[in-house]
This record gives sequence, structure tokens and C-alpha cells, in this order.
Amino acid sequence: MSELDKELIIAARIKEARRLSGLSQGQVAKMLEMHRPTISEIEAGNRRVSAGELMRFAEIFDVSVAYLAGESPDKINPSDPKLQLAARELSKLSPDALNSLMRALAVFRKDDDENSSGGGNEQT
Amino acid sequence: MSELDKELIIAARIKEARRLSGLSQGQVAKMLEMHRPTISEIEAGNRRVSAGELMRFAEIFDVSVAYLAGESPDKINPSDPKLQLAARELSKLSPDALNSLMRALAVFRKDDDENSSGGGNEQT
DNA sequence: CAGCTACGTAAGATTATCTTACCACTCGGT
DNA sequence: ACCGAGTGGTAAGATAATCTTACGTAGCTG
Repeated sequence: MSELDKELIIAARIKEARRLSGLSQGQVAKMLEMHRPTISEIEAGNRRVSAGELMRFAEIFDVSVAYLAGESPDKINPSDPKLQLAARELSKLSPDALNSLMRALAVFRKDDDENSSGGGNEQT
Repeated sequence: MSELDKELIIAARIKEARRLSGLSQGQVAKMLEMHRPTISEIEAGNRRVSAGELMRFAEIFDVSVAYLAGESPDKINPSDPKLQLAARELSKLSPDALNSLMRALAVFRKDDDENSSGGGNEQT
């Protein structure tokens, strides 16, 4: 895999993680003390991110750098990065909302079991 | 921790990993198709490494990017036991279902989070 | 429609990186 | 001691990337 490919994957992961975090480019830009167009270009793959920037992205999205880097599964953290994002979202819900969600999840899980698709994240 | 600190840590880790791999700067430079002074500057912390470069370093040193980044092993340890329970449920979902749920959660949060830093996007 | 937010993109100013070159240091062999 | 090869640090001009500001579009709301 070429380095350009890696950068493009990272760009896509950043965009995905930002969206799943419910943050706008402008909010991210402010958090990272960057200009909004910079975020736009990064996500478009037109601008590279430094390693330090990658870590900052991982911080504000609360995911591992390995996830943003699209590293192979056997090297990354035990928990699914998407779960990290999910947990972050969950922590913002009220207890009541969380309980409701838990019940809803039970239904989801039942549907899922019948199709039997085992976990993991989709790697490229 | 500032971003400069992160970059310096990464620089030190790269230097350490290279030495432990028994490679010279020249060898690394050749493998990564860089010039030797570039490696020298990177290890000195005078030159930043892009995210893609970081992954290439991790490859040739056979270490994880998390190691080069000095990342702590498990990032997600919610104190709330309810979150742990929820995370267990989430882990049983298919990736698609999880994605759908995440988008739904983002909408939820937007509804009861409307007041926070939503404004002030564009420049002065 | 008017106003707002989000996002993409262009262009000149600014800054970082690249490339070549030169320097000092170390180590074995002669 | 001298030499040659190997390693690593650094300087300087040319080159390339990024930053910063500004403008344009699209969606959504009252």
C-alpha cells in the first residue's frame, strides 16, 4: 500500500469519526486551533495531517490513533473503535434515555443474531 | 499536552524504535524513499512526520502506530457501569446496525445540546 | 425571501520541506 | 598515525506545502 493510499484512508477515517461524533468542521477547527478550510482539505485528502495532529483528532473524537490510521485489527485495541465513539455518545444521554436505548438495543440484537454477522469493524 | 509535545514524543519514539531495529538513518531513508537528513531532522524533532509517514515507520520497525504515538493502551473505561453494560450490548451489533445507531444518537444529542458552542463558525 | 449554519474552494502570503553539500566523529585495517 | 567507509548533525537556496482570507453554494427555518 502506498503512502498516498494511507493518507487517503486516514482522511476518510477522520471524516467518518467527526461525523459519528456529531461535530461540525467548524467545531473541530476551533478545538484544534485550526481554520475551518483546513479541516475541509484534510477530509478531502488534499492536505496531510501530521502525526501530532492525528493524535489530537483521536483525542477529540475519543478513538485510538490505530483506528484513524486503519491499522490491521490484530494490532489495534481490543475494543471496537466504533464502540468508543458509541460510548462517547452514550455518556451524553440522560439515564432515562440510556435505559430506553438499552431496551431498543435488545431488539436490535435479536434481529442481528438471526443474520449472524459477527462484530469487528470493516477494514479496507 | 500540547501538540508540540506530542510531536517530540513521536520523534523520540521513532529514534528509539529505529535503534532497537538495528537500522541506520541511511537505511531507513532508503526504505522510505526519503533523504537521510530528513530522518535526522525528524528524530531531532525539527521536522514533523505526516500520519502516513508514521504508519510507514511503524511498518518498517514492526511496531504499532500506537506505540510510536505513545498512546495509552485502553482509552475507553467509562466509570459508569451502565455504560459498560451498554457497550457490551453494542458489541453484539453488526457494523451496519451500529452505524445506524450512531447516526441516530448524533441526532438525539443535537436536540438536547442545541445551546452549546453551536455558533460563531465563520471568521471575524 | 432573509438569515443562519455547514461545507467547498480559490489565490496570494507565509512557512515548511527538500536537496545538496560540508562538517565532525568513530571504527577497522594497513 | 593515516586512510576509507559508515554514521549522524546542520546550513542554505530552491521547491513545495500550508495558511489565511474571501467568496460561492446548498440546506434548513421562520
